[in-house]
Amino acid sequence: MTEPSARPTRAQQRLQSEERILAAARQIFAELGYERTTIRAVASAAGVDAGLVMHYFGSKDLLFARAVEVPADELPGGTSGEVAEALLTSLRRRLTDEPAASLALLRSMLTNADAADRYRAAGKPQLNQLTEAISAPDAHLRAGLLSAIVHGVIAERHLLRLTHLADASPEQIIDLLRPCFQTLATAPPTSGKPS
Amino acid sequence: MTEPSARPTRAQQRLQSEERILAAARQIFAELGYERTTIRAVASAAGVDAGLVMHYFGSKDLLFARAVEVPADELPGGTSGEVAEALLTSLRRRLTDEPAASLALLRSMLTNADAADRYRAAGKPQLNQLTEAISAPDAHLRAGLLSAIVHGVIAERHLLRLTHLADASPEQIIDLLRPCFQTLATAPPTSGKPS
DNA sequence: GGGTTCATTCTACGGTTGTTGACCGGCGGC
DNA sequence: GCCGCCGGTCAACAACCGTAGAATGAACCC
Repeated sequence: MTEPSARPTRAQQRLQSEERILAAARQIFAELGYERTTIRAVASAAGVDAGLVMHYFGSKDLLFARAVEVPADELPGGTSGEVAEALLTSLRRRLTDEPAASLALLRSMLTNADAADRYRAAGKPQLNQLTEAISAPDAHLRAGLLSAIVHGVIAERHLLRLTHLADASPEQIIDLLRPCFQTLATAPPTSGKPS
Repeated sequence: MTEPSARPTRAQQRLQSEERILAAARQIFAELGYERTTIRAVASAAGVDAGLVMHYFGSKDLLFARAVEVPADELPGGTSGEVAEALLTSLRRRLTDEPAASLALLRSMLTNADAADRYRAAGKPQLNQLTEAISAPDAHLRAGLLSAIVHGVIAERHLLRLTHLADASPEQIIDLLRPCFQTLATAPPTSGKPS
């Protein structure tokens, strides 16, 4: 018997090439965005020919779709306060190492309609969970604001690299944001009682 | 004497054409971003030939630079609370009618390095004023967070058009954000006393 | 072991884009 | 009234990009 890693079978090699292409695509899409990324550049970074990328993924759009596939980031349900804390935990993880797939989606969402749709779709479950947990007439707006804050902070840290945000520790950031999130997630005290 | 508007002089006509081109450029840059905007499309929208755009502005980059020129948005100084309120006022204005020049800059900042630089430069004075007003060791970070929130909300409302944010009234948004801004602008109570 | 499948490459085409230079015609000064 | 400047157009070039299709050679199945 031969070691499975000694000489990869054809199917293995195909998967391996696909994965190398996808990794290169994720990185370049995340760095340059959809429009400035060329199939040739992705192929070159993956060490293959541009034709192969087309052969495996069909088109640039389909390659992008595969590259930015990201698991829906579900929040554990609970009270509004607990959900706010869960959102902070999610934010802390994303502040340290946001995966390239998410960055690629973020980078392209303003200039590519398809990316914008995927971004909206990816954020939708979290948005719904937030809206549901915040029992208030303006829960929709509060959830939208929380989402906007999260993505604004991530974008300015990882994409724009504003020094004010890029140099700070995740703990420092979420500690400053915690009261904001709690306030936004908590219904006004006039009609609802906390906890 | 002839009415000055009856037949415009040559200099007037040039300025008029330049302004029409700039207006078209601002709108298209704001809608599509830098890369998807073509000089031909701008020229067509302005009712002129593409060559004229080059003739007047030199290159696409220079046209973009002229199109996104936006006056630095200065905040009136004061205590941290007053500055936070001024930032809210600025936000309210930008929520109703953000000028196309600013939207063009926002739209392109993630995919165009030059736009990113201009964005950073445009936000710098406001960022400095915020940092100065917030007397705390982490003033830099707090100012950065405030800026990130403002731009995140504007981007998701005007560029991404997330329904949660696009449908809300500016008053509702800034009322929800006010406690967040006050909290972020106010130094921790352990060492500083408010007002 | 022979025929086939398939991973991979090469070449090329059509379209778009930024940019250029020649050209035209009317306004402005003399 | 004439000449030159200048607003404006037209046609074209060179580069690049996404994409298609033929070609090749090695791996796989029977």
